[in-house]
Amino acid sequence: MESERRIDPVNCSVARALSVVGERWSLLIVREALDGARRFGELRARLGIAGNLLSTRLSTLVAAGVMRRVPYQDPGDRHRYEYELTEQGMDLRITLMALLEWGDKYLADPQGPSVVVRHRAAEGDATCEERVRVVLECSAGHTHVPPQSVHRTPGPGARFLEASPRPGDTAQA
Amino acid sequence: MESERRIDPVNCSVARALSVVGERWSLLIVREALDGARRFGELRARLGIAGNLLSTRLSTLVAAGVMRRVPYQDPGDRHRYEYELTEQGMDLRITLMALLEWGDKYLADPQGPSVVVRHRAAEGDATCEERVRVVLECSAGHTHVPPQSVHRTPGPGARFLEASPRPGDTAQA
DNA sequence: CCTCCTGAGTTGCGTTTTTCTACTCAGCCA
DNA sequence: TGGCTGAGTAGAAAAACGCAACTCAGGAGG
Repeated sequence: MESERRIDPVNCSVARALSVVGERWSLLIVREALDGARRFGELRARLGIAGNLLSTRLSTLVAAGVMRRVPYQDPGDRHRYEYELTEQGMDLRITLMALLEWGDKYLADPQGPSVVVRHRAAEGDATCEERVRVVLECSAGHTHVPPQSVHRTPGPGARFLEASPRPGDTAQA
Repeated sequence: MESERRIDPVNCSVARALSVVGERWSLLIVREALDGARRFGELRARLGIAGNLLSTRLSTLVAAGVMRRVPYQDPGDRHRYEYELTEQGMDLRITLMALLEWGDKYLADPQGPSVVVRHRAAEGDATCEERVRVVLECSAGHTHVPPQSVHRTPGPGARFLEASPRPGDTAQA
């Protein structure tokens, strides 16, 4: 049975990531922030989210280090706060793009995707405006690794489940 | 001048994708399914999820086309059902890997990530076992597009917000 | 035949989250 | 002084969650 060691699925970065951004609205707030929304009222208007929920979510995201609260003051107006993404928050862009691609592929509007992500890079006198996609690449340089040809291996922080639960074993702790 | 047109954030594939897999547990169920869990009891034991929730989630995922219910029968046991991912479900692998990488980067166990995803491909007599990462690539062939150098453009199914409800917007800027 | 056992759910019920609506609060402006 | 606006807070209703107990179908054992 020892050969059956399985990585503990609870001690997993996916689970931890979802505990931070897996709540309703969280990823949508990050998406709008990536698109330039910074102020409470703007986020609320764009998403149609209730004020108290937005308030709670923003606090959670700030506490988690995904966003940061920065003071600002419009001329002739009082001092207020707005919210901006941290590096950690901007790094969610790839996750959001993966979700976008998946949604485009399976759930898009009949007319096609509503958003297309494009590359913006200088190329001599023109700029590259080609479509950007999320792909898998291995560090040996293999690009376009098909998702079927990857597998999970234990990392340095792995914990294992001793008693391998036969299908049918009810959880016991 | 309509230069201020903004893509309607509600008509977005991210929002639609989250309406399918954004509920609590959904992505974790998909993750376990990708790792080989197929049976109700096994999913329940691995995740520690309550039976009624797992039941509800599986129904939702099946209805959405992410998973499929297939009959099976162990020798000397009665006929039962198990759950397997559809193509649509397996395509969530990239999303999950993006989430995993993000979690590894910012929320990992102090000892390091618990899971490392590796390439499994034949390479002459050996196999490639290098680490796999999620990267952005544009269709002009630029690989390693930094997340900062992408931008959103309207696609064929885009809808726009006419009266921009931006709180700070006065007359046309 | 009758009873026990097991995996796969379903049902009931109390707790937690989410949502909606209305209200407050701080400062600018008139 | 009182109105206006962006940024929240408060409270009640609705939905989702989680536990435990229960049902259900069939095989095994007697």
